[in-house]
Amino acid sequence: MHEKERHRIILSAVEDRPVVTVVDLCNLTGVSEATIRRDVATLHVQNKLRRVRGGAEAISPPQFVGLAGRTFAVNETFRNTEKQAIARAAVDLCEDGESIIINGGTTTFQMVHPLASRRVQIFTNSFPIAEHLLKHSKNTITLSGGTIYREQNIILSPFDNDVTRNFYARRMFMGAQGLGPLGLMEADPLLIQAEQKLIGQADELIVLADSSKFARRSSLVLCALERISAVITDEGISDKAAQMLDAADVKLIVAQSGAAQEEGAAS
Amino acid sequence: MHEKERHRIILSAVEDRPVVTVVDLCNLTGVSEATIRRDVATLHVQNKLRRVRGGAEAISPPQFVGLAGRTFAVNETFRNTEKQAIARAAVDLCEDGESIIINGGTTTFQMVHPLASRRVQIFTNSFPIAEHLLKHSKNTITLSGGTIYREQNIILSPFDNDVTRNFYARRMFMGAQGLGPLGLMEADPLLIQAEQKLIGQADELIVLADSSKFARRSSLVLCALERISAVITDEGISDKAAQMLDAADVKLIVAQSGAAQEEGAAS
DNA sequence: TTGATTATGATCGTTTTTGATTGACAGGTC
DNA sequence: GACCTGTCAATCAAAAACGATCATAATCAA
Repeated sequence: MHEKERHRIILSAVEDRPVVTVVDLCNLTGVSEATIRRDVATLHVQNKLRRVRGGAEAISPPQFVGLAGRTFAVNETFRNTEKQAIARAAVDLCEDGESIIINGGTTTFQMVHPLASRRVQIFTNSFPIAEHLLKHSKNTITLSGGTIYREQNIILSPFDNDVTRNFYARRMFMGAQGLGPLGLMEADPLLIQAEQKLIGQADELIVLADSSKFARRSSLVLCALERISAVITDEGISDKAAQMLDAADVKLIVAQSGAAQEEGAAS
Repeated sequence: MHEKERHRIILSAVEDRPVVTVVDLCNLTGVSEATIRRDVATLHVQNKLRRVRGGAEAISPPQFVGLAGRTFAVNETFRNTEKQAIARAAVDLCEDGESIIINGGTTTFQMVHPLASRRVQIFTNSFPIAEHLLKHSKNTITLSGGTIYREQNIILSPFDNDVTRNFYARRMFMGAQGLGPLGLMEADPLLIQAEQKLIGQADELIVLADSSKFARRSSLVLCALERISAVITDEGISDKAAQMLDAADVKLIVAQSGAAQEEGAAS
């Protein structure tokens, strides 16, 4: 990882949230705390951000996020360390030039920071993801059309959207409410419909789910486990959950916070 | 591999990504690190790129796409007073609860400010307009799907977009490159196609054009004057231009900067 | 072909960057 | 008070990047 690349990620993260901790940035970049501190110090003297105890904050603090994602922002801080490591492992799967689909969500949103230094073709239904990538990266962004739902920060359309139908990608990344033997579970019926449409446009379905998601259940099943190509989770995953994925022939990727991530293939 | 060819590859790689490492370029060209370093040094003194430790970066890329795009932002400050008055007059035409279509552009972007205190249904193909309204208003926003073009800050899709086809509005607002006897003129062929599609979805077409636009001509005609329901402009409009609109049965609205706007009906 | 010139790749010592360790310091809990 | 925990600066060793040098390979003119 390059110095410039790290700086890009750091600035992107700082602007995303009022304050970012050193540990957060470690997970985001995969480098040591010492390096992050040096980077933050450098960016501080360059007036790109302000250095504070524990991390860094944006140079312009009165930047309030407005209505665009209150619930979103709250969720964003929950299990953030795991989500960041998971998101980075997800981005590591991609190569420059590829086409990917990113379904909106708080976990998948974390992918924007490692994506800041990439160059891929991205289709998303998430307004915040598009917004962030547009500002902080050179990726090509394609948006699904429809009405913006403020709470979920998702663009939904009741119509069969031709842009969606015409975008094809090797991989689709999505989060989940819960992950059980029945498959991937979601709470919102509206979302289900849109997500199922998207899933059809990609070969591989990669699910980003921190380990708490294996304990959670939800009311609606989005798709069966067998449809999932891989699950990226954190080290907290139980043996039982791992066996469940193994039985369904789902590849399991455990993202390790702090250090380089390792892969554990199932089956 | 010849030197020129390597240089071409290097420059293209640098354009693509914010930073490129020496190793990256080695893999890309198949030559040794020493050669790449020599090439980068050469291109550096030629001001084709900037040499940094570990690789190279584009010469101009510290310019991120700002809040709403660079070229966009530059344009935004040009004849700003007039544009604001025109935009306000445009918003004054709308009533709460209505559905409107706003075509992206620097003039129509000014509509976001008066729209902040409104409550209408808005369809737009402009990312900055959607972004701003989402954060600073409670309007319902519907976006057209497609790829985001950074320069124009517009979302375009080569496909017939069902969201677009299903949104119907009483009024559509759009800017223009020029306005002459032949009709509304635009420069970009790509835009023309998308805009023509949109025009079909609204009863009335309202054109926002400051008075300088009557003197400007462009290469492509988007639609005839007769299709336009009204033109909103500033006090600088010439009698000749007013007569032209009058002859085509186009209502003329002159927005007065500073004070409450006044209407002057033609014909 | 020969010789001169230039471009390229490899080697090596130097400099810079990075990651790990250590101890210092502040704030909190028991 | 003793005991954690988290943050940080300082230090040092390992790794990466660099510049210089030299030998080889390619190119070109005579």
